[in-house]
Amino acid sequence: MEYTKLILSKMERNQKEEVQALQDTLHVLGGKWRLPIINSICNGNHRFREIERSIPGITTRMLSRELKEMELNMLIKRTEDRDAEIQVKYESTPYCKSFGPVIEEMIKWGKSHREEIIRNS
Amino acid sequence: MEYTKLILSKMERNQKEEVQALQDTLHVLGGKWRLPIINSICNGNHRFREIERSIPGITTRMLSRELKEMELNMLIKRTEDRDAEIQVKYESTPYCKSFGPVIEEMIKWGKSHREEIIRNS
DNA sequence: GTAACCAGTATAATGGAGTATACCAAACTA
DNA sequence: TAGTTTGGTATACTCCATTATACTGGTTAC
Repeated sequence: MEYTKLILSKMERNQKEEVQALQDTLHVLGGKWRLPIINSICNGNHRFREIERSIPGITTRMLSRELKEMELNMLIKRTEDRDAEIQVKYESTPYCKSFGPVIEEMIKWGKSHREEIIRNS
Repeated sequence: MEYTKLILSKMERNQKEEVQALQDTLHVLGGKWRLPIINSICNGNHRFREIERSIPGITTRMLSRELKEMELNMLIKRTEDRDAEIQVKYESTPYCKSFGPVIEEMIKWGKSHREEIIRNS
C-alpha cells in the first residue's frame, strides 16, 4: 500500500516534470516570430536590419524584443565591435543547434499532420 | 545563373514550408492547456469532470473549447453512449500517439535547457 | 423530493502578445 | 552637408487567449 503510493507519487512527479519540460520548450520556440528569426539567422542574415528585412511583417520592436529574449536563452549571441566591418552582429550559438532533433521531429509531424487533415476533409 | 536562381528559390520554398510545418505543430501543441489535457487523458481520465478535476486551475469553458479543437485535430475521440456506464467518454486516438517522438524530443530538450540555464546563472 | 453530480453553455472582464507609428543618435555616403 | 542606413527605444493601441462567474437541463444517490 505504502509502496504503491510511493510509485504513484513518483509517477506523478515525473509527469509534472515532463509537462513542465515540454512547456519550457514550447515557450522557447513559441510565439509568432521565434522560428522565422532562427531561420533567418541560420541562413546568413546577421545584422539587425538584414534580419528585419528578411522577415516580412515583423516590426523593429518585436525583432528587438525577441532577439533580447533569445540571447537570454542563449540561442543567439550578440556581438558589438566598433572596429569590425559589421558593428553589431547576431549569430546562432552551438547551443541553438541542439534544437536540431526537436525541430526535425516537429517538421516531420507538421507535414504529415497537414496531409492527414487534407486527406480527411 | 538561371540554375542558381532555381536552386535558391527551391531552397526558399522548402524553408517556408518547413517553418510552416513547425508552426502547425506548435499550433496543435501550443496554448496553456493542450499538453496537460493530453497528459490527463493518456493517464486514464476519460470523463469531462474527471479530466477537469485532474488539471488544477482549468475552467470548464477552456476544457470544453480545447477538447473540441483537439477532436477537430483528431487527437482525441469523443463518444456518447446513453447505455454505457460512462455516457460521454474522451479517449486519445492512435494518431495522438504519433506525437510520441516529437514529445520525447521536446521533453529531452526542455530538461537539458533547464539544467543549462541553471548552470549558467 | 431534494441534494449532489454530470456535461457542458453564456456573458462579461482581464492581460499580454503583437501592431502601428513616431522618433533617436551615430555612422556612412554622395 | 544633406540624405540615407544602422541599431535600436518610446508610446499608444488592438485583439485574442484566458479567466471569472453564473446558469442549465438531465441523471443518480439518499
